[in-house]
Amino acid sequence: MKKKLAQLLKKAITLCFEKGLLTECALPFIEVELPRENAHGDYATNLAMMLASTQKRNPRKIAEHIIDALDDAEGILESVEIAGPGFINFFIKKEFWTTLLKDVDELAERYGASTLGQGEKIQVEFVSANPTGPLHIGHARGAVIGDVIARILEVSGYNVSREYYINDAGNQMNMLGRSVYYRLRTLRGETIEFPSDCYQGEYITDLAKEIIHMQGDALQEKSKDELIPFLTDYAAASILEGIKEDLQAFGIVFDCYFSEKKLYKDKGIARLLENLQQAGFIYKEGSTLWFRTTDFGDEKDRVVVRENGEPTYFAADIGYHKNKYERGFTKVIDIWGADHHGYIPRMYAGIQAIGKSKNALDVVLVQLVNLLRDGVPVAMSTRAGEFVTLREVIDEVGKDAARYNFLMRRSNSHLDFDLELAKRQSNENPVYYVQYAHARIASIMRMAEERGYPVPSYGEVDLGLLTLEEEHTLVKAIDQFPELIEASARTLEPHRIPFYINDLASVFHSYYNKNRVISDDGALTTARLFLVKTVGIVLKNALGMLGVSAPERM
RNA sequence: GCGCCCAUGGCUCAGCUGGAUAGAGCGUCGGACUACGAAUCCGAAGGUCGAAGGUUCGAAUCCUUCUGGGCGUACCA
Repeated sequence: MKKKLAQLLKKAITLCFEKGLLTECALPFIEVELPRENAHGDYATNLAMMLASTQKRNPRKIAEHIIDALDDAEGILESVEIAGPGFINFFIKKEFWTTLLKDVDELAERYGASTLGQGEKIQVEFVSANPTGPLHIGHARGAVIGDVIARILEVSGYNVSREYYINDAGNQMNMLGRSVYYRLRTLRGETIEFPSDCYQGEYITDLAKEIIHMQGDALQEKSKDELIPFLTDYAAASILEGIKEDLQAFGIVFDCYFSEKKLYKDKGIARLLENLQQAGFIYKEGSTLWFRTTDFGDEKDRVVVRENGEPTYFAADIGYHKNKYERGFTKVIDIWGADHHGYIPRMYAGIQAIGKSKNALDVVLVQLVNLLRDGVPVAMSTRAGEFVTLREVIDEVGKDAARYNFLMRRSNSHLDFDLELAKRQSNENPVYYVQYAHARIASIMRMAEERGYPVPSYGEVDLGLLTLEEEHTLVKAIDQFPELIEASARTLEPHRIPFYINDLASVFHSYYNKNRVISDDGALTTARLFLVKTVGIVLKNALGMLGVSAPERM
């Protein structure tokens, strides 16, 4: 609806230009908004005020010209008013509203989808945790946000690929192998001190036991240097397997797991650095190579090859992003923990040096999570093996509640995650509020069917019978859904969806409590059943986009 | 020191590229189940939007300074 009105306004202004009523100028972004007050109409625009400065005229006068030029061919407008300093308020004809429900019914599970992305090939990279231990709660938020951004982009017509970058080439992998090695020895009863820089977690012990069970005495014969590479690979593969399982239980499936090691094959990184050096982005200082990231606005230059001749993580990351673009992605979205924000200018420098424009990359920062249990902070440390794993959270609070909790806040703001609160199946836990609305609708449909009212379709009902104010509010809310998804896709802000669903559920619950859907009046019952059905469709689609289930009963 | 992020009722947060009287949820207080699910609904109290300046018809939103908190500032990843 907003779009329709924006179109009408655009045409009207063009007409005013042609007639010379307004001085021609660049069109501002036409913003149509929902006024807080009903008295201000169904929709409103500040267009006339936006134009006032360039036109150097009274905004109310401009508004008059615009309104005169409006060509409401479809006949959707009941009236249009000028208010306050120059707002244009639109009142939509009551009959027109309910015709909007036709789309909902016909598109059904596709309602909310769009072709905004036009099939653009786009990649969302997220989680990308080192396979040195199981995923923990700290990874969970970024995981859900990345997944939902991918889902939103998918329904918005993008060709989306979800990717997990495995940092399996750094020295923390060697640390992993050493950790298992020393654990093996302590398990054999050797009285050695377990190194404090190794991973202390119980999962290391489990891995060591597993290896002893498999290999038995064969282990004894191998030297430390032989053993560690084997242990490293074994542990990494096994941990990664566990990570995949946990993610799947959390509703997340990746299209691609990309190994950092692969980048080094065929001297890929070496050649990249050579090219960059020829292009003048790299200079030498002793035996280290520096990338001139300051040319692109970074605060200092960055090392790409260390004094010992090994490339840095940053060097590999440039190669990795180059690889992404070579695979045909025209846009890449990286979901990073907020503690990596200092890395952003460097990354942008990197992609520009390989010839990409800045808008080929979006970085979404996800703030860290404060984990609480009944209001008391829970301390975590990966190295010490003290953390709440993702698996534990899924088992304890459930996939739906966990996901919903992570999605309710702007990713850029800090989030308190209270395990006890998330677990509570009560009105303190918002996810049940919306799921309950969906279950309630399903229940109404079952009851109606029992009483001889099959689920109606658009053509079978007289929507003119829906005359209540609350019904009008419901239809309006339903109509907002596609715009909302588009906005979320444009801004990469999933949190808007939970807020929307909550509002819709609230309007529905309120309507339900005040009015009976199923009554003795057959025509009215059918009309209301239809309305409620469309609410159910939107709830289900919206929850689906969050990866949260929409239960028929609960 | 420098850089990024955050600051909105008792608590947790929205506020849609500046718009009309700042909104939810939780908590508190008071009400509603012999008809479709009370995990629901209705009502009330509660805010000088961290502070001070500035920009303009108009600021929670933009600019400057300050205060408080988080993070970063590696030849780690």
